[in-house]
Amino acid sequence: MDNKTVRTRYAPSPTGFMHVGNLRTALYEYLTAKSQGGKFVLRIEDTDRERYVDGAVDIIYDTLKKAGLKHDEGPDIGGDYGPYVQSERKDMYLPYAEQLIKDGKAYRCFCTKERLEALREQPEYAAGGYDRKCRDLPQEEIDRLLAEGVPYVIRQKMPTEGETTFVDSVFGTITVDNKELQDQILIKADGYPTYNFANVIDDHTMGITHVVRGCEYLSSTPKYNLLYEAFGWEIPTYIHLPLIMGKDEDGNVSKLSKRHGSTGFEDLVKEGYLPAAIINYIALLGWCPKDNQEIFTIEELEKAFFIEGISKSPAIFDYDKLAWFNSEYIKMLPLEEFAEMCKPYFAEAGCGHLDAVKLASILQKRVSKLTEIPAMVDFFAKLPQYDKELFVNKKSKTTLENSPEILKNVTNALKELEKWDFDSIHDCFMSLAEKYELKNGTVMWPARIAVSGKTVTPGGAVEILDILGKEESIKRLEKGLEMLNA
RNA sequence: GGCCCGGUGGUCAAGCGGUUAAGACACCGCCCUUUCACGGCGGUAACACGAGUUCGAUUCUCGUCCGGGUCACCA
Repeated sequence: MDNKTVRTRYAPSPTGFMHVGNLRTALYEYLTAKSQGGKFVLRIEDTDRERYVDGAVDIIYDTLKKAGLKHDEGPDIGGDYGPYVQSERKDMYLPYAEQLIKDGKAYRCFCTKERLEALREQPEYAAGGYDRKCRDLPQEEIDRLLAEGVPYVIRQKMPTEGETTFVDSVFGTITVDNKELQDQILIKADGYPTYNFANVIDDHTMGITHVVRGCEYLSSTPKYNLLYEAFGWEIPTYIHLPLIMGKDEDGNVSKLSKRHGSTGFEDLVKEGYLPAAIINYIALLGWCPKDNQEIFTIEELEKAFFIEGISKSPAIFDYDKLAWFNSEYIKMLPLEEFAEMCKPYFAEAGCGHLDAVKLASILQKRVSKLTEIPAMVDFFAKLPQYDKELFVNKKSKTTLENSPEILKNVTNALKELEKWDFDSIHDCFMSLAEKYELKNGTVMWPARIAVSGKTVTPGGAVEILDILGKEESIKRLEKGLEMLNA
């Protein structure tokens, strides 16, 4: 039926911060387009010059790139519907608004901000709203005010009766009483369009077919539609997304914000989450595939995505689940790549001199966030102070009585080793266990404690000894022995 | 407050009139094991409430309650 190319757009404001909610919207916009062979457009909405942050646009490009959301058109790559930066389109909007005035669908409003604020005093307008004072100003009054140069805004004339109905792909049919609709401002006193107005004009002139956005826009959608209708334009397909919520310590739920933890894409990356894991997680936050698959590459998402799978209820952002995705992605990484990723964290822990690949290999199955790494490997850099009680372990059958003997034998045997690598060290321990008829754990435990000073370590005694090197290992083993004999 | 939307385990969620109400995270237990982790196996835990409609409601309708969103010369 409708075989027009699907076009979606991501229209962020360059505020320097990419909230995961926004990212998720971008993702779904991308997927809506790509799952139907469409185009994904990037448009920068920078009409609010007060909030403009230098370099923010680069953050947007960078985030999209890291997230794997490649746009087909945008300020940086061009396209047939440019310009893609709103400030460069600012002259486009006023003529449309004036057309509406001509058609009797909009009007100039000369009310001052002060008057509007005073209006709030009245209970009827306490929660906002405008009394439409200028809606039916006589023409001569308008001419006089214009001649005097009184600043004005342009407002849309909303119908005062009847109702407006629209269909949302996620929420279904929604009807709103027209009485609820305000005469919204289209053009501000400074000549710039409001967000809502610019949005409609841009979406239409850029050929956007599917508007994907957070459901905080659900209640303003009728206003958008009235605008489309006023111009006689085709209304796009709406896809409103459920909100992402956060939960605080008291169990209170609200829109995800800083007080719930990191909410910016960059913050999460800094915290040690992989971009692919973040994307995978948020893809599933509000959407469910037909077959319950959980791990998705972006290409797989493009194939699997379908609009009916989007859920209506808000979702709470769960850092635990994100961490699980992250650990899955870490485990899938080629070891060398993971080792490269670890290097800054190794350096932070003072382990820069050690074999990064070996270190990484013992961490890969144990790390869920990259930032956990320093605390996991710090003992390699410096043997921590520890209590000799650590040598006691019931399961390994080690006590303060048998540990000195075992440790002495282990140390002596290791000293004799000519080749210092995993296999040699491993065999050495094994033959010792056999010789003295002890469980493997009984010979391993004291050694691991002595070289690490910790009951819990990534990797076992053999791995740690191997990474530490012979000299340092023997030094630590002897120190442990000394402590036990003291 | 008006309007709009939502309500399946702690969390994400399948379900679309008849099911032992999936699965994943988290949690607990067992196995594996050189500590931890990984892996394997198992377990605890849910249809907000009340009326209808129906032979039968988690599924449909209404009400209540709870939660969220929105009412800017911000985007």
